[in-house]
Amino acid sequence: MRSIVDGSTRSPQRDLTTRARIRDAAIAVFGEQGFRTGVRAVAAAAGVSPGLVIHHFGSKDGLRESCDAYVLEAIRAAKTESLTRPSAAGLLQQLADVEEYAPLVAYLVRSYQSGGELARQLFDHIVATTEQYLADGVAAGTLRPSRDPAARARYLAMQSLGSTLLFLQIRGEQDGPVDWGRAIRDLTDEIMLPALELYTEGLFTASTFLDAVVDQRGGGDPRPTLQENR
Amino acid sequence: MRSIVDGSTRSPQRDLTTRARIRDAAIAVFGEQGFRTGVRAVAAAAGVSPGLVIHHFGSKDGLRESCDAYVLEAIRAAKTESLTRPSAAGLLQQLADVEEYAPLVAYLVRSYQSGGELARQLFDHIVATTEQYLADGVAAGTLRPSRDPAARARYLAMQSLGSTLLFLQIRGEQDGPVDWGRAIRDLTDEIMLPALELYTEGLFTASTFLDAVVDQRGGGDPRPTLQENR
DNA sequence: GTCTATATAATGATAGAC
DNA sequence: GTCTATCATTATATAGAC
Repeated sequence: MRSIVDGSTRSPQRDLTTRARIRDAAIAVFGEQGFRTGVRAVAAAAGVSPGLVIHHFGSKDGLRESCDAYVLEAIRAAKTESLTRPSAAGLLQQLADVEEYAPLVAYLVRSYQSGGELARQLFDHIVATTEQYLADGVAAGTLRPSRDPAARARYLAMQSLGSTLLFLQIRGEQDGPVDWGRAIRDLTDEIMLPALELYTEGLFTASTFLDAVVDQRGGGDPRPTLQENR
Repeated sequence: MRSIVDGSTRSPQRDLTTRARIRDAAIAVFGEQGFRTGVRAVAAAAGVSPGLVIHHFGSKDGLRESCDAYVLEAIRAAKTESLTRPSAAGLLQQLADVEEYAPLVAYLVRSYQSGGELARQLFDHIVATTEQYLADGVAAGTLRPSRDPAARARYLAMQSLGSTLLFLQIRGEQDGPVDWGRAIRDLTDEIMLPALELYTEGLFTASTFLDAVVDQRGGGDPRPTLQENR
């Protein structure tokens, strides 16, 4: 499998280029200790000198950009299987379960905390995946149609990714290394029942709130900016 | 209104103690620039010397703890009005709308990104508030009962706070100062319709998934191992 | 490509005068 | 209480030898 990031080959054997080895070490170190850790720790973990890290990536920011790009590419490559719903937890579960990619989850949580583009691009990716999944479900008759499919996809993706990252962050606060695969499984178990309740039965006993908003928006007709209607 | 944090009085006039002035400046600076900014910037914003900041708070960490405690207390004081639902967006909306407390929202997002206890305690607070709100709604007949009320409260709180913080974080990435009150209003507008759809009508057209889980768990009885996380 | 040694800047925190 | 001045540490990044 070719790595798009730096063109190195990725195989069971550790025949990585030094640059790729440094990048992998950086993902592991940043994931475990956060971005406040210096280049020295990364260099030590990779078994090289601090100067060589800068030589290959130009600066610490350059190193982080390479890590971000690699993680994002790995996420995009981990296509959500069509049988399960494309929740953020499900997507990260796939990553965490593959031993080779497990450190990426820790890095992802750190990167999200620290801001940057990775969080935004991950969000956009999940929105797109969710929108497609919802459209398929509606077409198949298993999911209810929405008055605004795009808004619903964005809403559900925001809930899914936001709650997953919040859970993982709080979970990661505890000292000592975190088993992220286990953490995500715990999350899935915890939310299973209430999520299915909400998705199956809703929360309100009456439709007064929804009716009021739909009336306000123009008598059941979707607002003009809506492109796609059921 | 007495400030519980340091006993200073809080009134329209700026008769704050120097310690309180430094703390307010720190909340503003940290909120705008993040926690990587040094003590010098805080001192400059407060109009004092860097040494005085340390003199009052012992260390930079001590300063942050005071800020965290003050923000958390402000959040607890901003009791969610019983008429509106206690979503995270609603709670932060109340903070952002009071000009005096508006900087707290920026600080809160930064603090959440940076980890620490504040995020966890805010989460616990919202869980408790949500659980009470849901119980009241069920008793009044406006909300559907749950097979596991505690798990549902935790789930909904996680979704609400997680998605709100994710939205605010992505929103805050843009350069330039952010109008957090406006941001939260935008969030509310954006999710209004899909949220009401989901709460009123659900998402699934059939109850097969829920039925399967309920059967597996043994006839609607909550599992015994359900416990607070950490 | 890779190393050692070093430059430079910023940080948190201290000491002591007023 | 508040300041100025300074220390000690750490960080990123560079220079040049091999």
